[in-house]
Parts: sequence; C-alpha cells; structure tokens
Amino acid sequence: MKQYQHPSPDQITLTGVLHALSDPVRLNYVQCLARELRECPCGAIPTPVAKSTMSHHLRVLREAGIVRVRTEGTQSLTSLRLEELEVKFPGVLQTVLKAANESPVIENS
Amino acid sequence: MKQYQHPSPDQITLTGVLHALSDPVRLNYVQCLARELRECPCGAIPTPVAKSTMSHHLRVLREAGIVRVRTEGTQSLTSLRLEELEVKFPGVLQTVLKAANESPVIENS
DNA sequence: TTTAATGTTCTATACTTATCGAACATAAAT
DNA sequence: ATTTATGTTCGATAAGTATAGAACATTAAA
Repeated sequence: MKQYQHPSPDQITLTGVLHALSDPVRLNYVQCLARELRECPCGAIPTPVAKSTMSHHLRVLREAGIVRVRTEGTQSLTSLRLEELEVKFPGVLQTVLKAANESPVIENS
Repeated sequence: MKQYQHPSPDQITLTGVLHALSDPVRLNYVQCLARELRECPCGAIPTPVAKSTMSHHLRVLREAGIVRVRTEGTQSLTSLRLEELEVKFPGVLQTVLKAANESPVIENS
C-alpha cells in the first residue's frame, strides 16, 4: 500500500501550479478529472503516453498540489484538490479549465 | 529599428500562456507590467537576472502572446495584451495576476 | 499458488531551457 | 564623430524534463 506525499496549501506555489498545468498531457488529464466528479483510476482516462510517463506526470500534478492520490487495491485513485486550490488561488484553476474546454489542448500543441 | 513578430490570437495556445507565466522571473515581470497601465521599457522594471537573460524571457512572453513589444528610439516598450487574452481565455490572466499579488512570486520559489 | 491488473521506480536518452558574458546593432546625446 | 543607453544575438553551460522500456511491487482474481 503506497503512501503518497501531498503538499499542504502553504507549500503550494502559483508558479508550480502553472507549470504543472502547462503540459498538454497533464492539462488534458486534469480536464478529464474535472469532468468526472469522483475519484478516478489512471486507467479510466485515456492518455497518449506510456504508463511510466503517465506515472511521472501524475507525480508532477501531485507535487504541485493539483491532485490528491489515494491507493485502493491495485489502483490509485486521483481527484482534483478543487476546494483547496480555490481558497489558495481563487478562480485560477476554474478559468483555466473553462479555457481548456473551449479550445483544444492536445491537438494543437 | 527592430521589428517584432507577434502571434495572432489564433496562434496563442493555453499551454503556451501557462508555460510562459510559470517562470517566477517572467510572472513577476508581468505583474509589474500590469501595475503600470502604460507601455514600459524593460529597464523600468527591476529584474534579478542579466540583461541577456531578460531579453530571452521577454521573447518567451512575446511569442506566447502575453506581451506586445514596440521599439521607440533605443528602448523597446512592452505592454500586456490584456484585451486579446481576455477574449481568448476569459479570466485566466486576471485571476493569475490577482493570485500573484496575494502570494509572493519571486521570494519563495 | 499462479496469473493478471495496476502502477512505481530505475536507467537512459533526447530535448528544452534558464543563465551568463561577450560581441554586436541601433539610436540618441555629447 | 565619439560616446552612451538600450537591447539583441551568439555561444556555452548546467539543469531540468518528457519520453519510453524493463524490472519490480502490490493486490486481486483464477
């Protein structure tokens, strides 16, 4: 049973969040997570990269404070830290997600 | 008289904007630009890096579509592309700037 | 107890990038 | 015509990072 380290709100930085969201693969993943309102196993979200690469991306998202990861059985369930991010950086994640939904993220860069 | 290339709104991508804003030096520069509501020569904004490094950062901001650069005499005047970005990605730049003003950008990471 | 499912870690690689100093370019001031 | 001010470009470097495959760890299912 793997234990994951999550940054506390104090440790979350704006540049860290922006950097984590600036990768197309990661932003797309976060977009999918936002559509589902529940926790998701990685496998439930289609990704264009290898398993190990996705593991890396999830680590970046987790260490930036964007997602919460929890282990259950063989799967690791991921969810957005929406409320905490809203308190820390009001509107940022929401507007980014809205913008991402309007214009494609994966296709054109 | 140097001529600068600016991306049209169509060419501006969300990930490109986020990436450009994810560097502390650049985000701090954009923050300063937002405070001044006029065009600024680079020199008017204090930066912690060398001249040539700043030139690189400004290029990144320009190519991401965040700033407009114009030459006048020996100085190059920079301003935010606020309206265009607001149309393309509503709220994104504004909320990021607001968040940047609340928590320090340069000091801690 | 194997086997399958799910994900992590390690190693390697290619690419990007933040940084600087030196040299250069241009325009204004002397 | 120098000199000064402002910024760009080039070359180099060190650090970061996105990618994948192979090996491993853990839990569930057969």
